[in-house]
Amino acid sequence: MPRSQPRKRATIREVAQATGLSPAAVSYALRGMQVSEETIERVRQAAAELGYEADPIARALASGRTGMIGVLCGSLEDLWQQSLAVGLGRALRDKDRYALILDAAGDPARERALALQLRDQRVDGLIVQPVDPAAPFWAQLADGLPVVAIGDALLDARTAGEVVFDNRNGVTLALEYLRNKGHGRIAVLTPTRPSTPDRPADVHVTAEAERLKLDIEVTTAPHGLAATTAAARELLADDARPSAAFCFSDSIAYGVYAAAAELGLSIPEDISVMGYDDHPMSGLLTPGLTTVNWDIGGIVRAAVRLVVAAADGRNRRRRIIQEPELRERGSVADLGLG
Amino acid sequence: MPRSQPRKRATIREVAQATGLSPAAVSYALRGMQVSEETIERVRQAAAELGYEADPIARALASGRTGMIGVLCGSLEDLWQQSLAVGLGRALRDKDRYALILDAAGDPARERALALQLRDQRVDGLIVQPVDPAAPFWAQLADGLPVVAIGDALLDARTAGEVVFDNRNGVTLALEYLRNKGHGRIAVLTPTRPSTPDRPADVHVTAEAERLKLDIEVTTAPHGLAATTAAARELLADDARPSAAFCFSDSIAYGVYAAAAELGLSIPEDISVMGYDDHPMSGLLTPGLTTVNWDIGGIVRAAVRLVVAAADGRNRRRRIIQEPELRERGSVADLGLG
DNA sequence: TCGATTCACTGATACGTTTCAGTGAAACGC
DNA sequence: GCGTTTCACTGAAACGTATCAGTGAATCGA
Repeated sequence: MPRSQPRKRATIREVAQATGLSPAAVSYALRGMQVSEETIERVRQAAAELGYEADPIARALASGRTGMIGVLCGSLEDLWQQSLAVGLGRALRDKDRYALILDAAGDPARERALALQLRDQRVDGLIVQPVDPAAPFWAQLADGLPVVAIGDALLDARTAGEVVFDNRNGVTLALEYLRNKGHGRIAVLTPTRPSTPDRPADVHVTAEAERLKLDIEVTTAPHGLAATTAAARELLADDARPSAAFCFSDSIAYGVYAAAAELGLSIPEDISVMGYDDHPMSGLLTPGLTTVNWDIGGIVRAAVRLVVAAADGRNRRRRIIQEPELRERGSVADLGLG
Repeated sequence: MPRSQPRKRATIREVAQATGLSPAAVSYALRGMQVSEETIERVRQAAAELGYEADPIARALASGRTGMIGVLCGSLEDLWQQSLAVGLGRALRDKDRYALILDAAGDPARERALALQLRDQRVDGLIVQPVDPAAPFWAQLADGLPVVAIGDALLDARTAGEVVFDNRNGVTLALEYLRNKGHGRIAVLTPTRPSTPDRPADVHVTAEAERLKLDIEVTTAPHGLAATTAAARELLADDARPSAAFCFSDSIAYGVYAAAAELGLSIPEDISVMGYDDHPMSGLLTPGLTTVNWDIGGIVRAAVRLVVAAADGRNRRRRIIQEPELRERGSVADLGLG
């Protein structure tokens, strides 16, 4: 069935013809450069009449700028990261950019492949929440493309800006809270990660645990609620389980809630749970999930501001540190003075 | 700071030069058309050596195809729709397409503007979960661009395919269940909608309520958890409140849970709640949310298959009907025979 | 009054591919 | 052995814009 032909769009040449100007003049006029007010108005008029709209593809080819910003998420299985991606998409749209949102799914190899594809796709900038901030390709990528990192700073890469979480402080907040509630042996559930031994956040956990003389036991949890639940089930089924679980994202904590429900364990009586992120759903659970809150709105605004500035050639190259806040709800039992 | 120059990419001309062929031959060879196996191999080799990668912008300008599919969501405040968007993004990536995900935020005017922008952006196809399926511009848009609708069919538009929810059945499932549990007066919470009086799903609610002799009371809930909670608070604060609330999405039901918690009401003793969608979190609440489940994986697969086929010129123009399933959990009280 | 500057605009080229209309040679049918 | 196909490839023309290097006229300063 021959689709009724795509209805030829008007080109800049037709507008030029209609106004008696050269295509170059029209191009300038529509962008408000180098032409008289009167001409601008005349061109606008003609463009509107012809229904002319500059072709973004041709514009991109000629100018080298696509108006698209790549957003490479660590793992979109994670609900908090979903919120972040949605927020970034909206904020970028408000700045007349399109967000190309991709999901590394926690896999460093995939992250690398997608980042390079995004560059080949000619995005004007890249916002990334790195799975593997130590990967060497970041340096090469960031030199030639404005890259803004969220979460962890990119090691050795000259980024266009960074919105870094003070994970040291976040971890301290969480672990001190647990210790003050009398928890001495703690299970730490962290998302599956590349085997970079020095991943910043993980380092802080070990360091803080040592400082606070806590006995921690790190378990790696695959992505997705089902997988997380399975990992948590294994942990909780053990009668000699720790008294508390510190989950490195609220989504992981949800898996613990699910596993606890399955096993007939109650929170916080049988197991205390602490999250990290503060997703809107965390307040709705019973009991509410005590967690470490990051200001998602502030993160979005900062990242977008940085990447847009860099894409426009106004480079600021700033590092913005995000400070966490403890959200106390009811998922951690008070064991009395430990 | 002059960013080290963007490191000129190799062009097709350089590959042509290296192989002693014409650019045209290289173009054909890289797409495996009209050239000998031997030449293809030779070109591949040279391209790899030069690190050549076809420029998507130039390709799009010449061929008229961008490889991008627009995804226009009704409201990304809704968690289920977030899952849907994430799923669509992943499935499209698996088919070597980029998803341009946009959020109409429940606003028909915004929906219209974004849909047109997506067309101007030259996407190869559009997947839309329409806010206003009756809007007249769909017809004009769908004629010239493959459009696949999810949820409600686009009225009067020649779409490239449709994945339609059997809302009639879904509503029947929910309302019959409530009636069988003895609920006669029911609050219906539906997302803010354009004032199309004949929105399909809403029509079914009225019709089914009539058939089942239920007394319903429709409230419109703005988007977002906070707004939904506020709307629910108002509803629940009334001592003469209905015995059950039927929410037209799980996200709205979450607002009812939040409001109930605030007011010290317990579910389902003080108020029964029924959802619609089945988001993963619904099973984690206390009590679990009884809801109507739609197979999100099937929806994603169907929509992507349809839009990709249409974008490739293989038009099937199919309408796929999704059937719902009741997920009984604990949020509806059994009032005994009504 | 004259050279310099600014202003408003033009012509041509570049961007990097795809694709159409060939083209010469080889293969084929009879 | 001759006309016809097929094959593998070429040359050139799009695709629709941005931008560089002018150009003639008007304005300016002294």
